[in-house]
Amino acid sequence: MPRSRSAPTIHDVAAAAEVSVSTVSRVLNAKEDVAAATFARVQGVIEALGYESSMAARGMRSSSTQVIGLIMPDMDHSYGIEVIKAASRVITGTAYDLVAMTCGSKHHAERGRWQQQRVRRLNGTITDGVIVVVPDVASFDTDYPLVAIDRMVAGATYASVSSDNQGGALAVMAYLLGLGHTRIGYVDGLEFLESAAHRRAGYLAALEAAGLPVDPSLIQPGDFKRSAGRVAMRHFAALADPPTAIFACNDDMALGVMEEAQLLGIKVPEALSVVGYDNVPEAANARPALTSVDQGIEPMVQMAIELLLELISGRERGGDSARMQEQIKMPSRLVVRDSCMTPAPRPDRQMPSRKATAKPVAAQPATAQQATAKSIKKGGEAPLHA
Amino acid sequence: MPRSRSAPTIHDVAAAAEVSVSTVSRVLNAKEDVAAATFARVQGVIEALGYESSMAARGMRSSSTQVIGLIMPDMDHSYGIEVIKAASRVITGTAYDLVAMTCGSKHHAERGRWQQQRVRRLNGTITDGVIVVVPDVASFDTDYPLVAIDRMVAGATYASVSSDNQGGALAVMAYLLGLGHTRIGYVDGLEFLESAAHRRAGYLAALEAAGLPVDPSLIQPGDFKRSAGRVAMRHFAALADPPTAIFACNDDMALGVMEEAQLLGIKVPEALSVVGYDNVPEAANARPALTSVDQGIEPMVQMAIELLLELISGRERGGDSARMQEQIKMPSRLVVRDSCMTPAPRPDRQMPSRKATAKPVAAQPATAQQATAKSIKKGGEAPLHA
DNA sequence: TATACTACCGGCAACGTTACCGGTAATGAT
DNA sequence: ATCATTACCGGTAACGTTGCCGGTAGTATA
Repeated sequence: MPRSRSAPTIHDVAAAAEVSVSTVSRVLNAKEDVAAATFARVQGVIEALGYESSMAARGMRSSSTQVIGLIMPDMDHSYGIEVIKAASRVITGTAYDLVAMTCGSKHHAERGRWQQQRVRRLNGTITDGVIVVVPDVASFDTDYPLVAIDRMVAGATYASVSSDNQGGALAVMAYLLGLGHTRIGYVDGLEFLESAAHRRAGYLAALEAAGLPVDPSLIQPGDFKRSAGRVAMRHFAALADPPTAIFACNDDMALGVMEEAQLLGIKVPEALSVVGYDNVPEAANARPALTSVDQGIEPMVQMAIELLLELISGRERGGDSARMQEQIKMPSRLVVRDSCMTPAPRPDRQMPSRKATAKPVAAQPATAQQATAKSIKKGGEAPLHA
Repeated sequence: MPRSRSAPTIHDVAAAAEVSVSTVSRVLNAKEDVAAATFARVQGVIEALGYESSMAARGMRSSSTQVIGLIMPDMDHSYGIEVIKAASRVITGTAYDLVAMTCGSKHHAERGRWQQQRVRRLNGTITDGVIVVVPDVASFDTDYPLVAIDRMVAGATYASVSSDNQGGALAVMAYLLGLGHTRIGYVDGLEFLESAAHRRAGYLAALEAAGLPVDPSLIQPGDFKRSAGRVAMRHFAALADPPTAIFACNDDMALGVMEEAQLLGIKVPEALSVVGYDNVPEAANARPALTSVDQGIEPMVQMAIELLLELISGRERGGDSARMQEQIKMPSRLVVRDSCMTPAPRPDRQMPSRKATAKPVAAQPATAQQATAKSIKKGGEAPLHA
């Protein structure tokens, strides 16, 4: 056997099996019209040679590669990693393979260009469709199967699935209000991200629904970093009428809030309740364990992949799928841990309509209802979109 | 403009720019022999159309894709994730792109086949070379650029870079012996993995070099899981002459040892010193903070990528690179934290040659020499290879 | 003015694969 | 015995790209 050091091609297989390349191709693709004996012989040669068809050539000719791409800004952030892990798990159950690619976490401004470039690069050549994580652009100029995960910008022309940020925020607020808090501070996120905007909208909507006033001094800006939580905490502590609970737009900031509170001698949860968002692993390890909102990355990714596969098969069947621009919202889940409790009664301030519910005995962390409060607010998505 | 919904090809660009496809190709590849005016015009059309060359077609024709692949068993394990992150960072500085692929964390037995399959699939089609993480097979039947990371099986025929496990173990032992420990327990790893074998070899070599006997009861089996550390600890505690220090083959098991020691009322580090391996994030967060060995994944990955790029360019320049089978060992670094100290003097046992060095005053954690003990044992790699 | 050189560009073939069409042999029907 | 049908298989043309060769025009040299 002429041991060619470079990978064998379909021609090598054909020659060794003494058939034409067409027949080998038919065997590879499990087509009809090939005799059982021939089929077995060719398959044997394939095994023997360790032949594997070139996905580049195959993809070029048949525009079906059985590979889906995952494009993300970077792989340093834990969120992206979670997505990869979930996608890796989900894809195992399908006939597809997964390739992950970063699009260089360049400056925010030019990231859109990079995403476009990556999408185009994969498009129609080595993948049958792509999932883009946290896209920065409103539209990709292609009709090839694509679904975005999280943080669609308003008016996106592509399919996307993201978590119900507003619903999650509403769940947090319902929980906090239910505990008896009426002064709830909010640490905001970067305003140009839809996720942050929706969470904030949930915070405001919940206040309004509860008939509580919106106090601007209770809303502090943030950038998702831990340090922002710390400065926000310092600000809140300096207030004449400080909040009894703080809802931070993400866990990192909530952790920052807790750190700074400890430094200031404010005990969590006794003197201050804190809630985060994202349910990162550190949330469970914090002291006290941080109550947070779990976005359920895995079901989100699963949904995205299912939708993508449907788009792909729909495209193969001809006409454009009706779901090409579908925007799916996944429910979030409030994970109650130890960082919240009923607010301590404040002697200097009279509670108009409440009786003395806050007996000292009630002063224990509210860990009873473990991770139950589902926040499936079905119709709660309109207010933000104009 | 005929707004073709599918991605534009080089022919579309050529037609729009009124040149031949050859000229467009020359522009794309920044070749000479094209007039400045033409160059600019073509480039303008490329921009306008948003054209991106198909990496499948390009790769097929020119066998240079500017992409390197990363093949790993799964993306669920933190080790793999660290490798991805590091690779993502390192690749940013080069002209290459990175695609990551899992090879399905199937059963160990058939994983080798999967790795082979993935390598062949990528080979020569969409990547210029691949990095395989933790390969299970001794050789890949190809000569295309490939470097393995970590845990080469003995007699590998491909290039690989892994951490100096034996050196790391020697550093641990030097540290422990230096503190005055003479009875040092060892919790082993899965024996079929080279990493575990080398660490064990380091343990044994250090004992021999120090003139200490090898006590089989001080060597307990393990499987890298936390539970294994716990049962090992129980075993050690039941010994008539228990060890004063325990070196576990990885951090998870060391953490298990510490947990169980606490349950047994054995204080760490006062009554028992513990050292782990891998320096996982939890090691720093443990109480007491766990002394461990940092494998330095990032420099390892960096080295792997550098080597791979050299193999690629060497291949392009013709002859096979001399480094095609290079086996690189990266130095490990002992990270000293709070889990070790000088052994307490034992009244019932006389120390033959030592004077009373263990004054009560010396009973404080040895945190002074922070992360310095480099374990660059240059010549210490032969003993394991036959 | 004739020749040689250079700058620039187009045509052709090939990479490895699959879709499509057509051809041969064997089988069944008349 | 002739014809139609079927089962099987081979040849050819693409897919989008780049490498190579050759060709034309313009400029410098004799």
